[in-house]
Amino acid sequence: MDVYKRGFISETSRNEEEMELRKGPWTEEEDSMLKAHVNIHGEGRWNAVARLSGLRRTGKSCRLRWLNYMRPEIKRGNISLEEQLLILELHSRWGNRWSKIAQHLPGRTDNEIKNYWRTRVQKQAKQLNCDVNSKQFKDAMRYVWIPRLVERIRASSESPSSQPSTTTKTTYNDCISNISSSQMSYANASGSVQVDPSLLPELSGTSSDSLDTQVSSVSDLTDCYNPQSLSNYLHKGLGLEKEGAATWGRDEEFQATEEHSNGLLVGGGESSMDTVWNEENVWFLQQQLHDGI
DNA sequence: AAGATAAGCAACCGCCAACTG
DNA sequence: TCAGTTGGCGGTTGCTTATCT
Repeated sequence: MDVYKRGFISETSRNEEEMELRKGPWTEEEDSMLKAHVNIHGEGRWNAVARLSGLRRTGKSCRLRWLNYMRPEIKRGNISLEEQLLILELHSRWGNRWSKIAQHLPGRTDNEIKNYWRTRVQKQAKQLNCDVNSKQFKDAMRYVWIPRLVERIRASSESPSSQPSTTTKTTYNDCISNISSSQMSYANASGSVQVDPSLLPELSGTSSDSLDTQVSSVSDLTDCYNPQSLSNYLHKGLGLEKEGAATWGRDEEFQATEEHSNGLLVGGGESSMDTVWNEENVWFLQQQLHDGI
């Protein structure tokens, strides 16, 4: 087996363990053994953990199981609106740097974020018939989905009954403090779109790690969004020609054909998982991408 | 009700850089 | 200096569950 070639198991114990090395899903018993060992000896030295704990697993497997599943601080369940926003925002800046993104979402693992991206976001890119790394899709995220998500978060905060949870909000407040207000501004009060060029990977000239030191508040993010500016941007900034093809407003639903007019910006009932990536957004973006971008 | 398909996610793989003796 | 070891990362696979026909 390949793990032996790569040195995960010592030469001397190779033969005796070769037949017993376990793979696949972890059992409750294995979880207990791993937890007990880590509680006593702490994290790290995973090959030693694998040997000394009695687990017939590679050190890598032990490490992965602990980091992605068994750590006490692991948060399980749906990814909140705030977390979705943060993922989209940070991915636009850092790309597939999952572990780096995960550092800003306490309790979430890089694996979980990666899975979220691949199952939700990339699926939408596919439906839009554009590459997830294409400028079109990045623009769609940056100027359509992210502002919309911001709006939903604000709507949630204004109606306590539909607020996701205090824990997720705290998480977001904590995490967002590393993001500058200018970077998180998509439109100002006058309606013009503000986008920090450093947010655009294709325009970024230097490493963005230095941005970590910048600070902002959530209010900067939530107070500045003007839905009409998004429409303006889609028509002007992204080069969409057809005025009236679709409009958004704070108090109005997305106006399109009747059979496609349900489900946008309707607060409350739906789960956080299907808020950003609903069919209406996809349909609308397909039209815009097809028409003019 | 049953089979097919899609979605979600845990776990593994391969590569690489840092560490160590 | 160098080879072996370890841990971390991103990509991928495959199993389970949900949804559709």
